[in-house]
Order: sequence, then C-alpha cells, then structure tokens
Amino acid sequence: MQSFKAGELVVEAGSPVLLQGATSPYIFTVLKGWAQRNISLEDGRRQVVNFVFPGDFIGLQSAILGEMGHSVEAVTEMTLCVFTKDRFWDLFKNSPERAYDLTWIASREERMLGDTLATVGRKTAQERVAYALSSIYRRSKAQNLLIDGAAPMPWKQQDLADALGLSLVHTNKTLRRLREQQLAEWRGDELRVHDLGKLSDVGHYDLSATLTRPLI
Amino acid sequence: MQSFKAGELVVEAGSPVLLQGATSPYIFTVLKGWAQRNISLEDGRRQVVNFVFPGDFIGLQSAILGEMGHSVEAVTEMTLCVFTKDRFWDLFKNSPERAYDLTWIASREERMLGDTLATVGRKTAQERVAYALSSIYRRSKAQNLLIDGAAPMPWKQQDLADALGLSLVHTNKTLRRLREQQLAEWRGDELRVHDLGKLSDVGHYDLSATLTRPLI
DNA sequence: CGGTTGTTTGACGCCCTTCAACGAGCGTGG
DNA sequence: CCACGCTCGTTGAAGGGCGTCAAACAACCG
Repeated sequence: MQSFKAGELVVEAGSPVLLQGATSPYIFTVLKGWAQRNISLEDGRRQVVNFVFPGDFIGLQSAILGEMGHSVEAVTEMTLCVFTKDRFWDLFKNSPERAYDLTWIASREERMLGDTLATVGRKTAQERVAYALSSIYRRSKAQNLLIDGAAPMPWKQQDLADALGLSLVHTNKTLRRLREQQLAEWRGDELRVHDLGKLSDVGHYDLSATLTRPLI
Repeated sequence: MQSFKAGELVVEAGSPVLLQGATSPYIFTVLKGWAQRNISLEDGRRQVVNFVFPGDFIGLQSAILGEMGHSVEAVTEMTLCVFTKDRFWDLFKNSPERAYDLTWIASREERMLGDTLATVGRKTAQERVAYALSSIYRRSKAQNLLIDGAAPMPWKQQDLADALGLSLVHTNKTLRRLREQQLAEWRGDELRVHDLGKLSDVGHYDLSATLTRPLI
C-alpha cells in the first residue's frame, strides 16, 4: 500500500474532509482522530450515517462511484494518509489482494449500514442508544483505543441524536436513563461501560457483526 | 462472466434465497422476478433493507464477508443465475475489470443504504413513502420494466412499512393521502406515477443517486 | 361457501418532538 | 479579574405524529 501513498494530511476539528456530491482526487485512511459521515437534506435536517475511527477508509464512494453520497466531517483534529485516485485502477490490475481488501471494506460498510438501518427503523430510543454506545465501545476496543477502560467519545449528543434519528432532548434523557441503570456512562469525552454484554443485549446488538478480515 | 456461471435456479414466491447469519456456497444474479433483503431481530421485528430488482446481485456479503447480514426473500417467482463462491478469488486475480465491477456494486449498495437511512431517520411518513415509491419507480424504469407506464409492484404494504420504519396502518393511510394528492397510485401489483418530479420532490429524493457504471 | 390473506378505516393512547429556560464550562476582551 | 458571549448539556411542560387495537371489507381459493 505504501507505493500508493501520496502524503499525509492534518485537518482541524470541525472541518470537512469530503463533501457530499463532490468528487475528490484523493482518498484517505485515518491515522489519528475521529470523524463522522453525514447526509444533509436541503432543509438542514441531518443524518449521521456512521462514525469514523482510526484505521477507517474514507472516500471509497468518490473513487468508485465518482461522487460522494455523504460528507465526512472531522470531529477532532485528524491525521490522514492520502492516496490519489488516479492510480486506483492500477491497484485492481496489479494488486488483486488489495483490490479484494477494498471490496471487503465496502461490504463491511454495507453490513454496518444495514444494521444501523434496522436500529433506526425498528428499535426504541433506549435500544437505539444502547446499540450505538455498544457499537462505539466495541469498535474502540477492537482498535486498541481504550484508555483506562474507557472509550474516547469526541462526539456531541447532537451527533448521536442525528445518528439515531432522535431529537437531541430525547437522546439526552435516554442517556440519563442508561446512566441510572448503570449500563453506560458518557461523561465529557469518555465512555465507560460496566457490563458490555448487558448493554449489547439492551441494544439488540448482533454479535456476528464483529468482523475480521478473512484469509483468502 | 459466463465462465463463472454454474447454472440457473428457480425459486418460488415467498421462499428464502439466502438466510441471515448463514454462509452460502452460491451467489446469484436476478434474471427474473423480485425480492427483498431484510434483517430480523430475535423478537420478530423486521427491517426491509432494500428491494431487489431484476439485474441485481445477491450474496456479495456472504461471498466476501463469509456470512450474510440479512436474509433475501423472493417476493415473486424468481429465476436466478447461479455462481459458485469458490471461484470468486480467481475473478480478482484474473479479471480485474469484473473485480472492479463488484466493488462498484458494493459501493452503490452502500450509497443506496445511506440514502435510505437518511430517509428512515430524518423524514416524515409522507416523505418516506414518497421517497420509496419514487425510488422504486425510477429503478423499474431504469431496468425497462415499465408496463404501459406503470411499474410492477409485487410487494405488500407490510413490506413497504417494514422498509420505512413505519406501522402497516400508518403506511396505508399515508398511501391514501398520496393517492388523493394524485402523486402516486398503487393498485394491486402496479404503481402509477403521474408526476415523477413532484413525487421525488416530496420525498426529497436526491437525483444524483441515479448512478451509471463509469468507464474505467 | 367458509377460510385465508391482504387492504382499509376509526378510535385511542403514548413515545417522542418541540418549545423554552437554565446551568456549566471556557475563551475573550475591557 | 470579572463580565460577556458562546457552545453544549440538562430538565420540565405541552403537543402531535405515529403506533396499537379492533373490526370490517375485498379478493382469491379449495
């Protein structure tokens, strides 16, 4: 992958990395920092489609489809590994393993989106928040990001609300309930989970969603 | 693609093609008929993740990730083109163009799912139904499936409800409103749309979502 | 002609949204 | 050093969009 690397990029918190509807000559891998993918309607309503962690890939849609269906916004300062899109096709021709990896990434993203859709479409507020926190905690853990047992939680409550199709107020009240039930505690920018199994149960988190790249 | 073909399969209406959580040695392309992808929660709640049209690909998740995140259920009798999974890797090694196509398909699926998520998460019932009908009509048109200007509509109202995160009753009442406003008319198994632009507007359908495979 | 499946409609209630206000933390400037 | 403005979190009150319950209707079929 090194030969495709075009450089590194640092973006500050709050700034957009890729814009919905735009085409970018670059694609990225997150080396440090957190972001979110979101879709905006013309009238300002916003859906957070996914949270972005270190190690995640950004811009596949732009590279493959030619246009982004969502924006990517940095939530903290980020360090990105930059690749140029124009050498993308070479990758398929000369490096089938990497090409397979890309398809794997796209498929996993599709899988995550499906699970999120089921969550937003069919679960109660309490189940949705439990699902999201459980998912964030698991992903942080999988990337070795836990600090003293807590997951970094740089997002705002508004972001979580927009990810779950809930209002800010109700998200806040639901977080309180989960706190009172000792299921999850989100204070400042860290998330503590005492009983991950219980939290996942409440959120109907599907354990088979934890995917590891299979050997070919 | 012909050399990968292992045969044809006919499944009857209502039967499952692929099961959530299962691994299948086969992947399919739809030659005839319609289906739906859906995710089930243990307690019976159901989310229809997408509607499946002739020409669509089925089973990519199983082939790439090793396990399906959703089930695929035939809605009408279907004729499927069958491929075996075990020759999948050869495709990446020997046919980079086809490999690229697969990634393109996975990316487009991700794009559609994102738009659906924004719909279910952030739109009103009227907007959701208008979006779904608009999308179904457009996809039917793109595949040359219109019969006398109407799109085949083999699904049930319960399916649409489960796709949009709404109850059956409310979906029915919303369909009535759209009918009264002369925006869309779903009678029996055909869907008529008088003013596609207007319907799309009501549903906040993003026109850039109509994707055509780019030349490499 | 009963049985089954899917559509339609009305009544009622609740989960969640909206509105509104206050508090906490923090950087900035007088 | 305090006042201020801003952002974000928190909480209460009130209202509405949508879910649930229930029943009738329509179409198809053995």
